[in-house]
Amino acid sequence: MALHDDLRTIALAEFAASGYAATSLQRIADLAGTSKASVLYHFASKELLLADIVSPALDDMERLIETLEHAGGLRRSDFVEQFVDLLLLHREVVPLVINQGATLDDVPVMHRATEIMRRVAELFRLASGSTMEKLRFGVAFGGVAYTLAAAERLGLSGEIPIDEVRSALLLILHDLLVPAESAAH
Amino acid sequence: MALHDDLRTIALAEFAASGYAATSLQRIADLAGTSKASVLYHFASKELLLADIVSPALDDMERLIETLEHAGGLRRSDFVEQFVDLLLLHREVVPLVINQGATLDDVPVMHRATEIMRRVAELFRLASGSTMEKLRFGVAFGGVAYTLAAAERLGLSGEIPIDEVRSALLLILHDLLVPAESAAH
DNA sequence: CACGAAACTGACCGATCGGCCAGATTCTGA
DNA sequence: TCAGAATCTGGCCGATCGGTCAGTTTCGTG
Repeated sequence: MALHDDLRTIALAEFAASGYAATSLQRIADLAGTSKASVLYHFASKELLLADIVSPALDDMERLIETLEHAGGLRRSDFVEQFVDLLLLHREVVPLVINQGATLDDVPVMHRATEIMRRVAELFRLASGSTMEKLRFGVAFGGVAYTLAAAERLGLSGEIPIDEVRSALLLILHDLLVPAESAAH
Repeated sequence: MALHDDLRTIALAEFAASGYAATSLQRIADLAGTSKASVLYHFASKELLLADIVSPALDDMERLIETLEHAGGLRRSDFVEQFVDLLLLHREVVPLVINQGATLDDVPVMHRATEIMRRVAELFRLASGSTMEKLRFGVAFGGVAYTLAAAERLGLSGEIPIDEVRSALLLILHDLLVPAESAAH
C-alpha cells in the first residue's frame, strides 16, 4: 500500500510540474524506484492514475456546490471562504486542473472538472451578469489558481505561511466577488 | 507565403486549444491541407514553429518593460494600461504562455517568456512587497491571463466587445494593483 | 522556352509512448 | 509448511511522434 500512495504523490507532483502528457509512466516508475509495469499494476492505466489523483478534490468541490445549491439563497461570502479552504486543501491539484483542463478535456475526469467549474460559475449567476461581473469572476478564480500554481516558479513565493496566504486570498476574493452582490458598483 | 501564415495561425489555435505536446505536426498539416513534410519545410522544427508564433508577443512585452525600466520612477497606472493593451493585442498567445509555460520551460522561447514574466514581477518590486501585495499581483495577472484563456471554455464569454473587456480589465487591475502604490491598505 | 530556385511530397528512420503478458518473487494465513 | 493471493518484473507489441531525405512539381524570370 505504501508504494501505491507513493506513486500517487509522485505522479501528482510530476503532472503538475511537467504536464500530464510530458510525464511518462517510465519516469514515474523511476522516481518511485520501481518498474513501469508495476505502476500499471497499481493503476490500470495512465488515465485512471490521473483520475485517482484528481477525483477526491472534485468530490469535495461537488459536495460544496450541492450543499449551496440546495440551501436556497446563496451568500457569496460564505461560499468564498469554504471555496478558498478547499483550494488550499487541494492546492497541488488545482493547477493541474486549471492549467491542463482545456488540453485534457477528452480525459473523463478532466471533463468532469470542467463541468464543476462551470457549475461554480452558474452559482454566481454569471451567465446573466454584466461583462464586469463575468470578468471579475474570471480574474478572481483564475488568479487564485494561477497564484497557487506559478507564484513559486516566478520566485514570488518564499516560504509564506499558509494562514497568511489564506487570509490574503480571502480579502482579495472578497473584494472581487462579494461587493457585486449587494452594492451596485 | 500564404501557407506560411496559415500554418502559423492554425498552429497557434491548436497549441492554445489542445496544448503544444498534444498537437502533432501531422494534425497541423491536415488542418492546413498540406503534408507534414511541408510544415517542416516552412519551419525547421516544431520548437521553431512555436518560437515563431510566440516571439513577436515577447518582443513587444520586452520593449514595454525596457521602456519603463529606463524611465526612472514607475507609475503603475501607466504600466497597467499599456500592459493590458499588449495582452489584448496578443490575446491568443497569452494563454499559451501562461498555461503551458511551466510545462515547456525546456523550450528556449518559453523559458524566455518565463524570464519576461519575472521581470514584470520585479518591476512591481514584489520581491520586497508584503504577502498581500505578492498575492494581489499573482491574482491580477494570472487572473487576466486565465480569463482570456478559459472564459470561453466555461461558457462565460458570449461575444463581448473587446472595448468592453478592455475597460473592465483596466478597472479590475487598477483596483488590484494601483492602490497598493500610494495608499497603505 | 529554359532553367534555377522555391515549394512540396511520400517513404522512411530511430525513439518513445501506453499497455499487455507470462512468469518470477514475495507475502499471508490456515 | 505450503498453497494461493498479491506484488513485481523484463520483454514485447502496435502506434505515434518529430525529423530526414531523395526526388518531383510549381513558379519566377531572363
